[in-house]
Amino acid sequence: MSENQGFRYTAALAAEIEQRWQDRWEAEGTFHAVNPEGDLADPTAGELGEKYFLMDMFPYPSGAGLHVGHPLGYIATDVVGRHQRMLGKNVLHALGYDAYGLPAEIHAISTGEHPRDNTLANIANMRRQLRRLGLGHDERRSFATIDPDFVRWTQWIFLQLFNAWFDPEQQKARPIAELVEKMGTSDPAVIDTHRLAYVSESPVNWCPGLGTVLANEEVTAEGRSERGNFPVFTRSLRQWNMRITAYSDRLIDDLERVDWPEPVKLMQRNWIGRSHGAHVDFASPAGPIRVFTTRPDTLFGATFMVLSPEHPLVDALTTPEQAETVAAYRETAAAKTDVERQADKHKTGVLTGSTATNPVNGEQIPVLVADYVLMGYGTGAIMAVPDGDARDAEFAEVLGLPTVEVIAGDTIVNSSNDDVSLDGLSVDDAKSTIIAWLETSGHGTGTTTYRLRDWLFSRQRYWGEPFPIVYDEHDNPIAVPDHMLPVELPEVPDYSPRTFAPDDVTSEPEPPLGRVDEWVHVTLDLGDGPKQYRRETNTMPNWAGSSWYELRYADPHNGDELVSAANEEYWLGPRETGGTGGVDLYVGGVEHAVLHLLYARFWHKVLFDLGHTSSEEPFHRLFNQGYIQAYAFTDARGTYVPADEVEETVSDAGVPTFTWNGEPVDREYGKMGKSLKNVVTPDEMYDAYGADTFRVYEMSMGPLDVSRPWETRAVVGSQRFLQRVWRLVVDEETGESVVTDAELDAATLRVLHRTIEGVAADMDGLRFNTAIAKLIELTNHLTKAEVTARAAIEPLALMLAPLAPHLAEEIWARLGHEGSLARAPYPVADPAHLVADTVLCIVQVQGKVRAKLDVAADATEEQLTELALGEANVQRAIDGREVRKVIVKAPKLVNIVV
RNA sequence: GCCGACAUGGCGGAAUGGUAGACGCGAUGGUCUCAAAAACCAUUGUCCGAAAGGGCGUGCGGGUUCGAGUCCCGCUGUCGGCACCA
Repeated sequence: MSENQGFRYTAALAAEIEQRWQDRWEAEGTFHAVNPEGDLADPTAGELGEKYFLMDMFPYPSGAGLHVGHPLGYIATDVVGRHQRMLGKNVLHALGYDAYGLPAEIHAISTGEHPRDNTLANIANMRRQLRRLGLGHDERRSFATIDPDFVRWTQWIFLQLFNAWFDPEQQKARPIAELVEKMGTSDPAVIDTHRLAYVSESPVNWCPGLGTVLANEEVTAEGRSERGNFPVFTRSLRQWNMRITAYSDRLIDDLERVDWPEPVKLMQRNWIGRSHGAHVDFASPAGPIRVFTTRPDTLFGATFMVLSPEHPLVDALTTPEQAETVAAYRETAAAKTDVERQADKHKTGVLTGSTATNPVNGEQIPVLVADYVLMGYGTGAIMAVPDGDARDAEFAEVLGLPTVEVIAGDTIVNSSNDDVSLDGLSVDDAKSTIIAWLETSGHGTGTTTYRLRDWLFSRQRYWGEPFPIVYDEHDNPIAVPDHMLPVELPEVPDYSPRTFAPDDVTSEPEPPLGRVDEWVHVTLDLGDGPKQYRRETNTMPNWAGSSWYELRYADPHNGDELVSAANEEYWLGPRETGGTGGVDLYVGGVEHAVLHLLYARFWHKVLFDLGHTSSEEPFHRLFNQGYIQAYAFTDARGTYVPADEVEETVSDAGVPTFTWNGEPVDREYGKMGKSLKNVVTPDEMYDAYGADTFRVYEMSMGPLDVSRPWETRAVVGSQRFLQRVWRLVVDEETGESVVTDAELDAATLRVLHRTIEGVAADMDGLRFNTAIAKLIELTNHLTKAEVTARAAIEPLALMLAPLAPHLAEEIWARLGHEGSLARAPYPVADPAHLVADTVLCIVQVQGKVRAKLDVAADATEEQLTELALGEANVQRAIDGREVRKVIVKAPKLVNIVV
């Protein structure tokens, strides 16, 4: 190292500064947030002031460690948290770990290492990598979902759901005791079917390749597991379910009360899939056939009916002549999976031989069986209106069935009987008219259906929360009492569920806990003396812990309650009447739009109904971050080659070509991953540039919600910026401070206060990329003007503090301040310095810029017009034509129209 | 098929209906150096021009406006969600 490197802001110096400040922050508890009560309260703190509760989506501690894409959101939330703290808020920001998960279990299966040991090691590694980033977290509030103390409350919440039912009249959950009282019985056969957590024998998604069942949300449109991409089959099994469908309306309606990105709200609405329509009964020889339709206004156009092959009335409706045809059709349909049915694009179906009566006009219409009608939605039977529905039209054409025109433009035609006429009405009016008629005549009712299914909650895995449930001698589920929680996982000889060939349809789930006989069969005294019970051997899905963890950050060590009322209300309670409450900012990827965010909202609402929270929604404001993507390169054989060894050459035409070891390679764009040989780690960035440079680079790459490619060679730009800042404060040769007490010149004052104003607005809007650009401009101005006055350096350091906190602290200290700047006030622009004496005025002719004038800020329209017309270039553009109009937006713009 | 988002230099990106391309990377030229790296300075949308200046330019085609990357209508492409949902 040469002499003058000694005081330069190099990676080595950055590392020294950064680690020193990280140690000091930890020692001083700089980022501790004060609670209203409990162990994290501080009686000496006085008024707590306004709170700001900030959250990142729970990470899963992967064994592979972090790559540079992972910290993007954590850096962003840290910038927000530090900024809010400097605005005087009491900021709650911590990070826990979603630590149950398939990778640890798979690792355990292959190595025999306990998943807990492996998971805890991964958490330790991740904590180390993240600490080096300098995140301002309250580390006292960190936890993992596998901590017995956390599992205890996850199980407690499960029992809240088990011990509650949904009252459709009040549209809320109520204690099950109130249902027992209302029904006048405690018979499990009656009561258990109403619980919010209930066991049912129902069709579930069985995935032999994973050896477990899956929730609907975990199955892709292609009928495969979202995790692992294994085939999924429908099996009827006894499993735990959560009655999330009871909350369909509130889950949709309350989306309007939260501050979330529209696309996410839309995805949730579509997933819940509420559609308004009517149930209509069609008389038939086998009794009424009930259909669901969203278009009752087209009833007069119903020319046939279609039942799903699984519909219970098919047998009764099939005439002897058609029996063989129908039986054969149903057999073929049954042999097909859902995916195969959908893959078949052309519609098939057969006549039952019976007819049904269209209630609006008494017409006898044929009843058919076809597999494009699904048993799982609506009633499994439809009225077919070829004039309105494309599928019905296609089917009618295949079978030569008639079409009656009932829709002309946006009005209804050919639709009247002796009682009612829809002719000439709009679709909406026709719907309400016909529903009223159906209800008075007893042929049907207006109704609403949902696409959402109940949440399948059992998994046949080892590494998850055990259910706090035992079964008695009648096989009825009994809650394990509160004082026996948590129910801990037993040690097992083998962590794997029985897995099968991925396409083995006949396989049956077999959870690993079922093999630990002495754990499964227990003697407990549940109030009526010691008795034999059998434990539930399924475990909860990974979503359990993440469905309520926001509450625990607010009161992480509370042994008596999930969260104390005062702590919950302070951190999460609504801040205006009618508000939902919830976390002030929740940042994470859009891939959780449906799964995690729907489950968490559901549990939070149940806890609200039962009086455990004052907030109705867990996350008031949601922000979806983009991803850091990367290029990967393949050689002629399609094998990935190390991305950091690929050389790029750009032709004169601007077309890049890529070579590795002289061989041409192909570039592809996507994720970062070990197998793609394109991983860049934060550790490499710390070594080469330091954490502050890495943070500034990630934040400057583009808007937070947009994905963008990683480019290591561009990181140096952020380092050069921080080096220029450093040089404003420190002499690189002597290490001495160069800061002066000089007064700022007018130009610098104006640049400084414009920067303060602009950066403040950008920080509020989470536009860190443009905030950084403005700070660079200020720094470049100070460098060029050779201004090193304290009056400029102090606000620069304060504005830099959320983004590059270690460097900012170091400068702050060198300016003579004793304490951390974590709570120093964020700079505020002085309006007096925002106004300029002269401004740039753009002169346009026909909307095209022809001159730029330096004019007095208070110039009048007349003065500006005169000045503009006096410009030679403007006169040349006017070219002797008559000036028809002059538009003046004083003092910045003059547009001359000829 | 339905719903949604996006489209700007060689690259990442910036622009309350008012100077398109801030800021950064890269590239080119220079300072320093025996030399190189680093750092610093300058130039950098494109075409014509020595310059002054001018033409063209925000995926494509129209429109509104004194003025459109921005607003409206119609396309194309890329990405995401849902998908025989009655």
